[in-house]
Amino acid sequence: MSRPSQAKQPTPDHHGVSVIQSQSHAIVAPGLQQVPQLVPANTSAGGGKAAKMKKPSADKESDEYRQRRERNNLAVKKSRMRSKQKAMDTQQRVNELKEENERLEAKIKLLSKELSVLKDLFLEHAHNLADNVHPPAASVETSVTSHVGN
Amino acid sequence: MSRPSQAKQPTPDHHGVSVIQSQSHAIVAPGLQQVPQLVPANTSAGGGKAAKMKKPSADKESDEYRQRRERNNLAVKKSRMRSKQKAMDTQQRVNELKEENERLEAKIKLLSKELSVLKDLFLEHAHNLADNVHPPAASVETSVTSHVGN
DNA sequence: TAAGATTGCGCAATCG
DNA sequence: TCGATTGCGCAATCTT
Repeated sequence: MSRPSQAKQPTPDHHGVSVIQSQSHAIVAPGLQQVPQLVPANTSAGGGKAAKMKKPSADKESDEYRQRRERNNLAVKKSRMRSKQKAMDTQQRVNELKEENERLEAKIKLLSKELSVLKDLFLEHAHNLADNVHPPAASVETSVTSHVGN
Repeated sequence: MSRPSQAKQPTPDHHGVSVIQSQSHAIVAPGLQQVPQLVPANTSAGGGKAAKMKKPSADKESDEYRQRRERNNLAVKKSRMRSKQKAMDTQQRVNELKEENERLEAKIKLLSKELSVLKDLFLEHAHNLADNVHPPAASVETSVTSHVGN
């Protein structure tokens, strides 16, 4: 999130090439002969000599390289796990909010009904006053509590 | 989601091997020489003869193969786009539900207040009755409407 | 500059 | 058989 960088660029074609892992982990896919072995050209970096170059030890199959790759693979796995977890959490959040919503809607319905009842009683009472009639207050209380049932 | 299959197995090491794409799209990574070219062994399938096998035209670099790969790559891209879109939609849903929730909470607060006012008026009136006092109904109506402001 | 985190991409195994 | 998914590794970038 919050990474607008890689925006809309057509993705500058990178790699598209891979090398056999052989050795250590990464058992070669069954049905494939362990052949050739691709080797990267150690060119570039520095003046232009095509020899060994020291710093950018980007040599394939080198310890440096393999270690970096392995660490990155772990990081990738970790990152993806987080990503999936986050997605699940978000989905869970949606469910919780939905429930909360229903709960609130129900409460609103209840309060509205209570209010409606009280208002009706008020009107009724107002009429009674207008007609100069005075029914016992007890009956009023009873009506309210029975309807509200709070 | 919902695919317990590949469950907890140590991942039956597949591939880990790749072949240079060369040709058509897939520009080789800069700094790499276009070398060897890995070739799969067309073994297996059928009796056990190591020759050409007919059906499982799983030959690498073959038309069949490249076409299938390309189609799959498209499908993958499509699938991933959907996945991301879904995630964004879910996040959006969360935001909407949150807003809805606040709206409902506010409404509940308002209704509760209205109810509170009306109940207080009821109590006050009851006391008036008990004290045999009868204030004009007009004042009551005024109070209610001003508080409710509906 | 180094190292971990993200992200796009292609491959292969599966699923449906 | 074929598209849809998913785990995985690579490389380019971004973030720290």
